[in-house]
Amino acid sequence: MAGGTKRLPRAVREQQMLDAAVEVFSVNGYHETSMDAIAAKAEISKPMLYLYYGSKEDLFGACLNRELGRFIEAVRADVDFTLPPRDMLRKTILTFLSYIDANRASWIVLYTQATSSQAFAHTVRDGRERIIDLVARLLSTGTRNPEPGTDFHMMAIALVGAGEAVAARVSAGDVDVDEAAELLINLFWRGLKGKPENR
Amino acid sequence: MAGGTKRLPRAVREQQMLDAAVEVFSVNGYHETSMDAIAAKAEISKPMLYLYYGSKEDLFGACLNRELGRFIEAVRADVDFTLPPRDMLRKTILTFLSYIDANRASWIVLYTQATSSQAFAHTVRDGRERIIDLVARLLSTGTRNPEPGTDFHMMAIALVGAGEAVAARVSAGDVDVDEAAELLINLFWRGLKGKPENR
Amino acid sequence: MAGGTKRLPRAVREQQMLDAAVEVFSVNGYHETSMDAIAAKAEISKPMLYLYYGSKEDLFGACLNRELGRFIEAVRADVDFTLPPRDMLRKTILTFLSYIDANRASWIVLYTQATSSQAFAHTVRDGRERIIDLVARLLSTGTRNPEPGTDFHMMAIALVGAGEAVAARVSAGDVDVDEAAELLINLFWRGLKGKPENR
Amino acid sequence: MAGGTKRLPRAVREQQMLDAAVEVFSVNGYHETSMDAIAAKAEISKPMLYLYYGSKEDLFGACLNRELGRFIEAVRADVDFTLPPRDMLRKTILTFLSYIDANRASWIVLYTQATSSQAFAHTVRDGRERIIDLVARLLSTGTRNPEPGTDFHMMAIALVGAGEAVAARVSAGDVDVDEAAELLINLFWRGLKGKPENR
DNA sequence: AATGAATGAGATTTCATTCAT
DNA sequence: CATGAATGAAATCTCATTCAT
Repeated sequence: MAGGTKRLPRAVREQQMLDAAVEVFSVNGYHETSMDAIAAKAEISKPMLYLYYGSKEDLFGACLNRELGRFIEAVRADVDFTLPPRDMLRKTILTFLSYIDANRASWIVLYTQATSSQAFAHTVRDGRERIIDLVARLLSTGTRNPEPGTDFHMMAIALVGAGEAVAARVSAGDVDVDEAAELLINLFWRGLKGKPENR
Repeated sequence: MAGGTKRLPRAVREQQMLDAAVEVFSVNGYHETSMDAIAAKAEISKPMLYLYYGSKEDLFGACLNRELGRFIEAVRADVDFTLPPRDMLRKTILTFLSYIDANRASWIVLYTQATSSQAFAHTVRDGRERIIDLVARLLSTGTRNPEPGTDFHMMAIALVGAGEAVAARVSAGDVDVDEAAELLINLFWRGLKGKPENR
Repeated sequence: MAGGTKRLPRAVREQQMLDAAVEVFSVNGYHETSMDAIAAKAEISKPMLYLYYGSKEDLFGACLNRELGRFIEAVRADVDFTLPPRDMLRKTILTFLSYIDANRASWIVLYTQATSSQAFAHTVRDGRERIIDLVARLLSTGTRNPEPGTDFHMMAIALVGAGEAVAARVSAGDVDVDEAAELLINLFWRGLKGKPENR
Repeated sequence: MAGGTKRLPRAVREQQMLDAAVEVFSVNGYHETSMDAIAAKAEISKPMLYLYYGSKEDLFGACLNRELGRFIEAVRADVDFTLPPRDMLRKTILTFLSYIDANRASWIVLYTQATSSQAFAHTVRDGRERIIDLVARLLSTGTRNPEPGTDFHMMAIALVGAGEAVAARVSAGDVDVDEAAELLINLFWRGLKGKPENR
């Protein structure tokens, strides 16, 4: 009735559906979102969702993949390996948090919601693990005078946890991006400097 | 016939039910757990669950509260405010992680699962906020030469995030408690030392 | 509203449901029968069907089993192995057709409908195969002067096919039981007498 | 793009579709076959099916009719009314079973599937009835010394049932055509000889 | 105090069928 | 002539929740 009942090429509809799905999933969570609600939001009929994505789980997976892809692309495009370490760290963290800030509804909430279903918990865990490994490698190569027994992997777990927590606040609009970035940068930078000399 | 049809005093029944509920919720998550499953695990009938707890949501809330209470009690009982700062920090973190380690199934998993339902997201957020405030106060009083604009609250967000991440690994049995504690202690301790000398 | 909303013991409800299911399945066929229709016929709610029988397929299977069991019981109870062969044959066929006649809606129609779903085709085939084997054995022991190459199994296939066809007419109320029985008896009896001498 | 988008004359398309439909229907049954599956098998689009046949039911009807027509044509073409009775019987039965054997996927299987839907039960019943009438007439004219009360119609029901049962085995590839034919011929021939001398 | 019996309401999913191009 | 795009309607199944004993 209210416009929008046109025939659209497949690729367009696909994005339209994912847009709606990401929005609704991110507001209500995986389990508390019905396919009806997504279809309504996308202004299409439910069978379309199934025709294009097969199942609710697959649809959620497609959301996850698209958002993850965009996120990675955004961060990767901005990382400049020619910068000196501290500047590179600063730039990466700023890009990371800015992306979150500019795409509040999508990424972090999906990231959070994905834990809701047993079916996706492992996807999130795997993704997080890859990031942790990356950070661990960066710490291990970047630390100038590491203590002999330093566990870079565990340090990476902690730092990534800190990053996620700050990012969650950014996505909630609770904190200022620049200030948050500054703090994370410091925390990571300290992580790069072995055991503290104190006591 | 098959055991379990005894008349038990209210308090005992309540714990029996909560034990079962915590176990099942923590394994399957909030949405993927049915009241039937809980009743079966507790070896009682479903109406009992409703009689005692009113609804699934309330039951989950009761789980959350009990586990949270136990956790807080355990940590608080062990905190010794007479110790010098670094020792107090060490003792608290060790107690915290040891509790998690000894109660893997319950707390962290419930804590994680609670995010699954809109109905509990706020409970978890509130709890976390209180911890963050506490940590922020500790930072603010413990830091010797704070930079003028230091945002202790944000630092607390990051540190608590790191703590949660490490705790999650402990609860998964992935990491050694003592090593994890050592790392967290260092990270927090560094957080206590204002802004690092740049570059 | 119209009475009948009582609490019934499990065993009673089970039969009530099966009665309704057999009736509706036999009229509409497996695929064209909805669980709603069965629930309505049984004057209970749909979840009861699932609670008691798990799935539509299982419910149909339960119908099949009950009807098959009753049928076999009825026939077996009436077979008298002390009678001379021809009398035993007569009595068995009469019992068989009388049972069909007295239980028109149930057995034959289920027997027919069961072929409708891939899931049950094999059940029916297996049942039929057992009957064919039985008849083949009877032929093989009962035939006085068998031709050397006589294929009793194939003869059994044909005779059982004839029996089914006649039974279908009985269940449709198209033919008289006694006359049908007389004819089948003759046909089977001839089957017992090796190759015809003619030509 | 992927083949099959040619413009074909109506008659060719029709056969192409029916070929596909017969194949899929006979494998999966009426209800468990989707129009999508048929369109895919025929390598055409679904609207074509509807353009040519109007509905799933009509399409199945068309399958049934084509296969029935071919079957009747094949048998009729081979019946030779100038032969003596026994030879004619032999030839007809051989033709019948050979046709089934050579067209396993099609006729008998559809014939069986047709029972699945209320919409076709009557078609099958009518077809069977015509065959039964034919056989009954043959029996009535071919029997040399009929008993006074002989019910040729019922005898025909039984014999056709036997024929169908044997044919089903032939179409399943379970039995040898010649042997099956020999047995059916004997059975029918006996049917042509009035009541057997009792005892 | 305790439970077996029962259900309202809603979720996911499928499919025959039809527009619009 | 031919089809990709789209949907109305319904089917199976689940689950939190309550009633009657």
